[in-house]
Amino acid sequence: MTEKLILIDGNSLAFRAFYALPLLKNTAGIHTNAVYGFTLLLEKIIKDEQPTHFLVAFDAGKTTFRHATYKDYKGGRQKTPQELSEQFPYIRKLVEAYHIKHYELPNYEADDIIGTLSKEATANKMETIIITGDRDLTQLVNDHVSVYYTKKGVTDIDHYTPAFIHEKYGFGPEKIIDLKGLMGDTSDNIPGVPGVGEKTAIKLLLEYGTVEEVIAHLDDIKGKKLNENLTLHQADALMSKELATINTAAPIEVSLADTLITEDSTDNKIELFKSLEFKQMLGSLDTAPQAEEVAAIELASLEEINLDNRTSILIDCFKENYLKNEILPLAISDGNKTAVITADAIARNDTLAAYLSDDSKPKVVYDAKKTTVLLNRLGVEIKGIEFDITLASYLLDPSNTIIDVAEIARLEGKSLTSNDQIFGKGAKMAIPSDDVLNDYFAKQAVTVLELSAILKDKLEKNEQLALHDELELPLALVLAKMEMRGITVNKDELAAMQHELQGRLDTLISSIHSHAGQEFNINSPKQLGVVLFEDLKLPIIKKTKTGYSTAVDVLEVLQGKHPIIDDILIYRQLSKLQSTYVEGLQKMIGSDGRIHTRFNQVLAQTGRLSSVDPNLQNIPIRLDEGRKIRKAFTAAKPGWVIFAADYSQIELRVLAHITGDASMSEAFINGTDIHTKTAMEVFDVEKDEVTPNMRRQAKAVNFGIVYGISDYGLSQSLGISRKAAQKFIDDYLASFPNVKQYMDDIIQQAKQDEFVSTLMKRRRYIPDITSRNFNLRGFAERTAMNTPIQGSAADIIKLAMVNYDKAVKATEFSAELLLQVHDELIFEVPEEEVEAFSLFVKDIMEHALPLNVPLLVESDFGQSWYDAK
DNA sequence: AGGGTCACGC
DNA sequence: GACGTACGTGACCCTA
Repeated sequence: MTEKLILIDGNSLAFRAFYALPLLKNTAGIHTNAVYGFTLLLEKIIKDEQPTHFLVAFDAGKTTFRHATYKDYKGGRQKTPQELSEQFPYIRKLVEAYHIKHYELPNYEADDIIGTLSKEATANKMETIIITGDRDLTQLVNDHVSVYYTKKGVTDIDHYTPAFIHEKYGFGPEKIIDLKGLMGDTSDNIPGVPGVGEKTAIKLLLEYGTVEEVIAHLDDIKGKKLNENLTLHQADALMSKELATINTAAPIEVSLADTLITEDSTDNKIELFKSLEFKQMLGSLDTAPQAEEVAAIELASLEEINLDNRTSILIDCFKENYLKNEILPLAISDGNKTAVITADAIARNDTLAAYLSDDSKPKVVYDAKKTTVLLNRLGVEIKGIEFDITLASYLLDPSNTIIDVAEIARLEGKSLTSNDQIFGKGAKMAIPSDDVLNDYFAKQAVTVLELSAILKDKLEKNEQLALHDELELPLALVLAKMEMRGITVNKDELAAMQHELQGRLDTLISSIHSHAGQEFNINSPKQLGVVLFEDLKLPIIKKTKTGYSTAVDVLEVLQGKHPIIDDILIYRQLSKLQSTYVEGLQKMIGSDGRIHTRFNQVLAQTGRLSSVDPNLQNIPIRLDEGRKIRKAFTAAKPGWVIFAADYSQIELRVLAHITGDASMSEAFINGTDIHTKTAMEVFDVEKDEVTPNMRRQAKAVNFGIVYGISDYGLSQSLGISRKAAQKFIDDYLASFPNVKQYMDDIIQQAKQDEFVSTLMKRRRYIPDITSRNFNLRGFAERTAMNTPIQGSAADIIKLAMVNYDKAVKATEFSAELLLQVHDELIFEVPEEEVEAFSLFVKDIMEHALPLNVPLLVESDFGQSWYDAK
């Protein structure tokens, strides 16, 4: 193998990383951003360069031999901030964890260590790369040595080679010190010659070669002021050159041989990353099978499992959709022995089936909803699930992207083979041999049991155990039933719509093509852009990264300028309906005539649910054209109806509750229309003076408050300037002083805790709240303000679902809960029950979580979802 | 396969 | 001044 040496200027890169990244902090209160940036850099270098030798050099102390030459060397420098200096010990630990040598030498700078070693490497013709955020080091460049200079942050890097330097300056690396001598360096307080900057210095050096030669030719130098400055400051120039010159013969006690990388174990890294809480890094560590990977598990027989112990139950299916895909074996572990049984044999094994259905036997699982559905498909109703590590991991930090047991294991610093490693990815996915599969499932079961104890502990510390036990886990079982139940969708209805829509689309396509004078793909924004803005020469309103924007707001501006625009707008609307809903939904109707969506309970950062395969939370409603899709969603049986109950203004009611704002609360108590009330306050008018336009604007502001949009977002939705939007927000906050107070307080709290919480103690971490990047911080602040509102609303409807499920069992209602759409629940109900059921559901939803303002639930029913409006 | 763009819901 | 600005899912295009 060819040898390659990496030399890192530790101090300068620590500074770079510190100023490039937001001020991260771990729970112990130690700042970690510079360490994190340093880690990213090390990872990148090791991956990209694959060095054989490596050394990180640090500055030793305040004074160096250069101070003897010039006492003000590096004078006037700002003190290193405490937030950075406390990180240096960890950076050293980090370097050690990578088994990389680090070195510092009293009286010398990191530069000199690097210079001395690079000289030795060059003598040995060893390829060397110096990484630094300081341009001084570029003087060391030669045919064997290149310098990677971080321009910005730690990843934007210039590669200084002899050719690069020639290109940039017109001379070689050996003249960098002359350049510094003439122009000086403010950051190191090197004086140079006044009035000489980079441009002048380069010109002089190209003409005369060196500082000494410039001085020797003072008489030839034109320009009165320049000549005067050079004459007056020749000594400074010579001294500056000396200061800038790196010592390549420092008395270092390391040799090239010491920098050889000999070991590559991840143990120390795991420990350090855990303490620093670098979850991402921990995750990426274990991609390759580790030495500590447990050997194949010895499988026990089912009879050997102690069913009096708490057990972990691990069952899965091939690919994502557990509602229909092939079911794989089940593994069960009691913490001592682990057994695996095929899916077919589960229901036939009476002991196991009885155990699984026994509510008094505690079980822990990886995904309660999936587990419940899969076992249900096998004819077993599982009871007694008391802990779900997927839910736990999500509740501890909703930004955890939980894809398999291995992912949760990684987050906790444990190692396990991943699903991808066992099954493969994409088209190559396949079920492995029984041996491999059984071993993998057994290992997962063991890991689930281990993790459950750890995660439960953490939830307890966060006071989130009730959130898991009483909200999310029971909800998972409610959702499992909803998913299995599905909702009836009338295929003929959709087929009829498809036919009608296709006729209209065909007409529109011909019309658009004839307006354009050519045939093209209207669905391609790229082709459409060319037609509109090049061929038809319409004015360009907005551009995207890749070309012209053809989004709706752009097309609306162009309306009236060309008849093609109206056609395109209608085409867009109809083709969306056609492809996503009319055609898309038909494909999803099962043999039972129903669509079975899956709710993702551990994805949305705010605590909301999401819906996939298909998404039934975004069925059109705003425009009647689209709303008609809902006609296809019907009750299953004759005499049954679709019943929909939705919370009115739940987020704003939560806001009134959290802030305790009197005038807002009053509006809800008195049943005043909240948008009218907002308009009254913001525009300072009486109720009967509120115009429809004022109400519309007030509604947009309320929308903005609920969704945490920016002044920019509000300006877009109202079609006004950003300044005017900001004024609206200011007026709003002046009108509702408690809301203003809340917004200020929650940002402070987020800064202190780095997370915000909902009424049910759901958390969301907001590390960017301390970012020095204006945009990131602004975004983080809006997240901090919005999440408790939206997340508490999510808590409330989830609680209502759990309470409903519990309460309905004790009634005679045969109604079934089908869907949840954030603030709305959809049921199918026998028509004769509707009246009583409506009161029942309204009561449960309105009292799910008592607030200081009333919650209001409105409902309706009809033959289809369309009619339940 | 993965990104970008667009559009639907709350 | 900062250059991208609620959260999701999915269809389609286009490039790889």
